[in-house]
Parts: sequence; structure tokens; C-alpha cells
Amino acid sequence: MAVTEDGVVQDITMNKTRQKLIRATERLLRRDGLARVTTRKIAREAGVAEGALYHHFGDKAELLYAVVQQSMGDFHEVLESLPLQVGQRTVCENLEHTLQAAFDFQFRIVPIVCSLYADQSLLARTREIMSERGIGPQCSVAVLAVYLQAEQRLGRVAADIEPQAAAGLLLAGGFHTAMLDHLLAREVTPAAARQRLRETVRTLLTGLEPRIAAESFSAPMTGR
Amino acid sequence: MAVTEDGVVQDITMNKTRQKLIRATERLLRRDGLARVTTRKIAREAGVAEGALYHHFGDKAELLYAVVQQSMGDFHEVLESLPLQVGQRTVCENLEHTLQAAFDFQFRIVPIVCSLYADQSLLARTREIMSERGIGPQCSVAVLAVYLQAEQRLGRVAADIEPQAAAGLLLAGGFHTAMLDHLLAREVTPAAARQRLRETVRTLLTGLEPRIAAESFSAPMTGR
Amino acid sequence: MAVTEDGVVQDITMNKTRQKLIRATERLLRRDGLARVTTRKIAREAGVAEGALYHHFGDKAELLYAVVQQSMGDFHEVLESLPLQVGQRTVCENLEHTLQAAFDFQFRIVPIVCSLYADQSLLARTREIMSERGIGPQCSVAVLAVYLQAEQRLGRVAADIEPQAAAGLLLAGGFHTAMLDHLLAREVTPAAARQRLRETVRTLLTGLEPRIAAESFSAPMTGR
Amino acid sequence: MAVTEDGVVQDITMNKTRQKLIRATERLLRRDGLARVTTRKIAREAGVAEGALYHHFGDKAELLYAVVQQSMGDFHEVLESLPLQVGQRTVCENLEHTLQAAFDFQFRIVPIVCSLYADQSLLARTREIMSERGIGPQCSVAVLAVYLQAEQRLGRVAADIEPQAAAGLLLAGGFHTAMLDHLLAREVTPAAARQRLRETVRTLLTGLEPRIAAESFSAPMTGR
DNA sequence: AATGAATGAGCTTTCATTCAT
DNA sequence: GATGAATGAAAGCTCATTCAT
Repeated sequence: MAVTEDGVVQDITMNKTRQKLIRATERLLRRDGLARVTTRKIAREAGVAEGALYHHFGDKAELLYAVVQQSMGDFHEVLESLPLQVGQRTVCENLEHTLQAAFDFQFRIVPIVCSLYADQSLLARTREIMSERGIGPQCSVAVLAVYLQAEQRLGRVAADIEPQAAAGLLLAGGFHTAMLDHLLAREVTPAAARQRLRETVRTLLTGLEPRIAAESFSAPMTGR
Repeated sequence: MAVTEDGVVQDITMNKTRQKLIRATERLLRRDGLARVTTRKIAREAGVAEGALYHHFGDKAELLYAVVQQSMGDFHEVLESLPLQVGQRTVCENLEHTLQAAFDFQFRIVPIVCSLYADQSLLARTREIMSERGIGPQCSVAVLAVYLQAEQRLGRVAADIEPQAAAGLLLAGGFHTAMLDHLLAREVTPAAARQRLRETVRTLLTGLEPRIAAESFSAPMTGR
Repeated sequence: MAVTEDGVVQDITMNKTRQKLIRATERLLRRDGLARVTTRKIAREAGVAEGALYHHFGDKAELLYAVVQQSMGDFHEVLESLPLQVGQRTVCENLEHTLQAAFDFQFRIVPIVCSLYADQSLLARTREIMSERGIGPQCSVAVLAVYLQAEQRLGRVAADIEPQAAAGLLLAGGFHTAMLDHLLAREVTPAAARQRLRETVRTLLTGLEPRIAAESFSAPMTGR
Repeated sequence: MAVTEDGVVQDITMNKTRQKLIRATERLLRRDGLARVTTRKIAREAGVAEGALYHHFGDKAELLYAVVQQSMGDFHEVLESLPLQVGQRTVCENLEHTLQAAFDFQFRIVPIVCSLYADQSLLARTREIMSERGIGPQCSVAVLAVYLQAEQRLGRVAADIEPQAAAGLLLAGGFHTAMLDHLLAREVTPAAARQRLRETVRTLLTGLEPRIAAESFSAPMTGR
């Protein structure tokens, strides 16, 4: 037994191999997708024997659950510092900065998250894990919505929009873009990605409706 | 074209065995996920021999692609008719109608499309198919962007937004929502889905930025 | 019923398809090898339906036998005119000319003949066909041996060599070379092939033993 | 190197399962021909699981190649010792000894090597393997040619013949004979085979050309 | 006689899992 | 705990053959 830097007591040898396996699996999942991740590849990538996997996990699925747990755990860390930004700088800057970090994360987990959809029983188990631990993508949306709501109170965001819908749109944009980048094997430079993201934020901030002061008294052109 | 013994006119796409295979595949994909759907199971579910699959489709990937294509159904028509809607009714109505059809489609194909990401080589194969036939999700985005651009020219959409970014955002919203519905096994009533979609469209139309002071006293332009 | 130019009575329609199938099979056998020749490819190459094959042949093996019969039939035609050359021109010229024709033939049938060895039961059936019709590669050897024997009688070939062994060597050289050309995918120009063949013939004509008149009275250097 | 429980020293090539597979394959290849030899049958014949085959060989082709390599056995050694025979005993004896070993090898591999020609893609794969490892039938020809050249320098072989052509002819003779033995299912006693080989060597040594008049009265130099 | 969709056994290969060392 | 050879059940796919038209 030993105590790690985090102060957590753990059996070192056990966790060494266990962690190596989890990290190797995550790396492979990201690179090749679930269907191409075999126990043999995992063992090789982790630098341990194939049989060792079964000392630490009941079967392959349990190893997978461990990876999902760990990946999902990171999910809302991305948005962690957002509440501290309320009222600071401009809303536009805050959103851009946050979504930039979100996108980096989203781009990395697309292959893992999507892989879950290839196996309904794996997806169901993931659902349970998220529910048990109170995590999941909906949490990120919630955090972002809370931020927008706080800015609404400060009058820095329009009062009549639905923060939940806006937050969903913002995160959806990043995830969808990440998926298309993977699907189309697009090579996007950081600068282009940044520019793309900026346009998205600006579009959502200004809205699609024409805003012509002179006409604001006449009947709205896109009313319903 | 050919006439069956029943006197029913049918074209190639109505082939009986072919249809049985596509429908069986869709059923299994939704129920079990791609990783658990084998050619053997598909054939049994369709009530045909395994070899028949390879008479009608070059390989499993092509069958999958046929399922996606068939699922597009209504959405494809809605998308095609979108250019005709330019200047008609309100922008809000047109977007809601289009996104409604999009969401129906997206909800159906999430389990299939996401499954592709579980296998990088299948993803690459899909990329090829799309590239050969000049199709793919980016086409839907493009069609929607063209529509927005046309409305921009008519002054029914703000001149300074990026149609591409706005179109991406709108479709991303639906896809992301569909993914979450599947992941969380949410049971969403059609009415709730409709309401949700309306909020999303409204949010994007009005934008997050607070309206200028002069207007903030008048009734909101797109209140509900 | 009709009579062909060869004076053979045959049902034209039957033989048309039958011949198309045999020729298509031979072509494919040559190009792809037995393992890659499927009934589907044969039918397509012949321009008939797959089922038609079974109207003319009991099964695939029977079609193959027909091809082998036809190919083997050509086997000794190659050496047909050789008996007429006895005593004409030089032995060297006659051999070169004959082996040139033999090689062209051998190069073409290597893939077919070798394919037979991939299936012992096919090889056994071929053995029967050859035995029934009195054909086969050994006949070519025999024809060449008879020629050499005849030249021996005229004193144009050494009296103390075994015609059978010499004939075997000559034909073996061509066949072996043809096999290596196929195996190594060598591209040999007609000129190079001709040169190669000439050296072979010359080597066999002169023999490996040193022939130094002055020493012919001393003990032979390579006697036994 | 490793020592088994029996205290037997063994190296990698002596691996038990590996050897069982190679021997089973050779047996089946000889009995049924490549077209009828499946991985299933090989595993059953070897008494191991089908999957074991893929632990020891990358694919079926590599197993086949291992069979060929193992079959070379004695012949390889004889070929290697050939350079040491230069100037030793008589050329005739050396050739007979070498070709005897060659024929034993050739007779065994005819069913395998010929089978390769039944599948152009397998033939191409073989070509690659040979090219990678710098081996192949042409190497045997080359070694024999080098030997003949060395004997030429010693005056024990005629100076004006082409060693390459002569070496090719000698090995071709054995291969062709082996092919005919298989095709015609000839049962040849070792004594008859020996005699046949002797005649072939003698024929090539003396050549077909009639000896010059001056000598034709003396006893033949290599009579029997 | 000719067609070609349909069949289903069988192919090579993969891979999660076990177990003697 | 760790190892990695061995297992054997599937996987995707092929193909000779049949049969209703």
C-alpha cells in the first residue's frame, strides 16, 4: 500500500497496470474506434500481457466502463471556471474562450462517445454510470445555461431568450463540427478553427433577424 | 419499370428482398447497435438467405448506406423544396418546418451514423461513398446556408451574419439533441420536441445580445 | 442440325453457347488461375447467364474437363510437322524452330496445367481423359524422341545418346523457363527469349564435356 | 534456445504446434491438393485449434511457404556444399549427386509449387516473399551455374557453353520429370529414377552432336 | 434453352477468454 | 500477479448450384 500525491491510498502495483490499461484503451479508442480495439492491441499498447487484463477487469466491457467513467468525469471540468467569469470581460470573449476549450475536448472524445452508440447494451451501461455519478454531457449544457442566466440578470444577455436552448446550441455547434471534422477527415488549422468558432458565437449573439432601427416601429418582417 | 403479377408498377428501388433487408437492418440497428448487428442476423431478421445480401449490396457498408439514404426520405424532399420557400411565409416558419423534418431524420440515423465512428475503416469507406456520390451532411448545411443567403438578399435575414455558420448551428442543434435523447433514453413527446425546437429557432433568430435601449421598452419583436 | 466447315455435324445453337463457355473458361484460367475462376465470372466472360452453364455441363468440373481436353488436344499439334524435317536443314535449326513453337504453347498453358495440380481429384480425372484419348505431354516427348532417333540413323545426331532423355530435357527446359517467367513475372522480349532458347539448344548439342582433340587419347577428364 | 521438460534442447523452429501444422499441411497438400486444403482441415489434421495457425503464421500463404522451406531440407545442404566439390571427384559424379537431391526435393514440392499457379494473387504473394528474402528457384540455378563456371576454369567443363543455360536445363529436367510422375501417377522405383537421372546427365555431358570422325572410330568416351 | 435471384454451406480470419507455467 | 500460447465460436464474405419464370 502507498499514498499517491493526491493523498489517495492505493496499492501501487495494482494501479500501475490498471491505469496503464485504462490509458492505453482510451488512446486506442480515440485513434481507431471501438470496433478496432482488441484486447491484444490494448495489452500491447499498455505494455502488459493479454492475460493481465483479466486480473484487473472481469472482462473487456468492464475495462471499457472504466474508460468511459474516466472520460465522462472530465466532461464538466471544461466548464468549471465559467461561473467565475460572470460579469467579467465581455460575454462574447467569455463564450469564445470557453467554447474553444470545449471544442478541444469534444474533438478528442467524439470517437469514444460515438462508439458507445454502436452497442446499445454498452450505451445503456454508460447511462447507468452517468446516472450513478451524476455526470454527463447534459451537465455541461446546464453549467453553460447557468452562466447565461447569470449574465441575463446583469443585462449582458437578452432577457427573453431561453438560456437552456442557447447553451444547447453553443455546445451542439462544437460537437457537430467535431463530428464532421472526423467524418470528412478535414485538416483544420487552429487559426481556421478559431475563426469558425468566432463566427458561430457572433451569429448566435447577434441573431438572424434584421435589426434596422428605422423600421423597428413598422411590423416586424419576420414576425409570426 | 416492371409490372408484377398483381399489376403493381414497381421500379428497381422497390425490390422486395432489397427492401426486406433494408428494413430488417434498420430495426436491428436501432435495437442492438451496429456492433451487435451481423450479416447473419440481418438475413434471419429479413427472412432471406445471407447470400442474398450480397446480391443487392456490395458489402455490409453499402447496405448501411442504403438504410441512411432511405431514412432521409421526407427530409430530402423538404430540403429540396427549401429554395422555393425563399420570400414565402416567414423565415421563422420556414426554418421550423425544415428543422422539424431534419430532426425526424436525425433522430433515426443517430444510432447508425454514430456507429460509423466506432470503426475508423468503416468511416473511411463512408467518406469514399459520400465523396463518389457528392453527398453527405455538409450538403444539408449548404442547402440551408443558400436559403439563408437568399433571405439575406431580401432583407428578411440580418445582412451581417454568416449563413454557413448559422446553418451549421441550426442543424447541429437537432443532431446534438437527438444524440442526447438516445444517450439518456429520454422519452420526448412530439409536442415537447416541437416546443423545444421552437425555442431553439427563436433563440437563434433573436440572438443573445440585449436589444438596444430604444427598443427595450417596446414589446419584444418575437415574443411568445 | 447443321454441318460445320470441318464437316462435323452439330446442333449450332447448342454448340454456340457451349463453345463460348469453354473458350471463356480457358481465357480466365490463363489469366487468373483456377482458384479465381468462378462460375459467375465464366458466365459473364462468355456473355451468357450463370444458369446456362448447367444446361451444357453437369457441373463446373465437367466444364473444366472440356477445357482440359481441348487444351491437351493441341499439345502434340505443336510437334506435328517435325517428322517432315528429318534430314532437312541442320538439326540445330530444326530444334530451334520446333522449340520456339513449343515454348509459345508452353507459356500459355502453364497456368492451366499447373492449376490441375491444385486439386488431386481434378488431376486424376485429367489423367483419365489423357489416357482415354491417348494424349498428354509425354506424347510430345515421344514425337521429339522419334525425330532425334531418325536423325541418329542419318548420323546427324550422336549415336550413343538416349533420344528419350534428350527430348525430355529439351521440352523440360522450355516448360521450366515458362514457369519461372510466370512465377517471377518476368517480361521477356521475343528477342531475349529467342536468344535464351538458342543457348539452350547449343548447350545440349555440344554437351558439357571438354572436347580437345589433342587430349582425346589420354584418359577422359570426366570419365566415370 | 530452451530446454523442455524432457531435457531436450530446442530452438524456435522446433516449436511443437508449429511443426504439427507444417507436417499436417504437407500431408494434406500431397493427398488432396491446395484447392481442397482448408485451414479447418489443417487444424484438425494437426490436432490443434484453427486459431493456433494464426499464432504461428501470418496467414495461410506463410504456412505454405514454411512447408516449401522445410521441404528444401537436404537439397539446401547439398547445394551449399556444391562449391566445395569444384575440382573434386568427376563432374559427372558431382552433378548426379546434386541432381539426385534436387529431384527428391522437386518431387515433393511439385504439388505445392504448381498449386500456386492456380491463384494469381497467391503467386504474386509468393513473389513478394521470395523477393523480400532474396530466395527462389532461380537461386538454385545460379548456384549450379557458378559451380559449372568454376569447373570451366579448371578445364573440366567445355569452355564454350553457357553455364546458366546448362544449369537451367539440368534442374528443369528434374522438375519436369517430377511433374510428369505426378500427372501420370507413375510409380517409379528409386533404382529406375536413378537410372533415368544418369541418362539425363550423360546426355547433357556428351551432347547431341556427333563426335568428329577421327574419334568416332575409337571407343566412346563416356560409353556405358 | 436461357435467365438470374436466391440459397446456404463453407471459406479465411479475428478475437475475447482461459489456463498451465 | 503476470504471461502468452491455445481455444473455438463467430465474423464478413464467396460461390457452386437450383429453380421459378
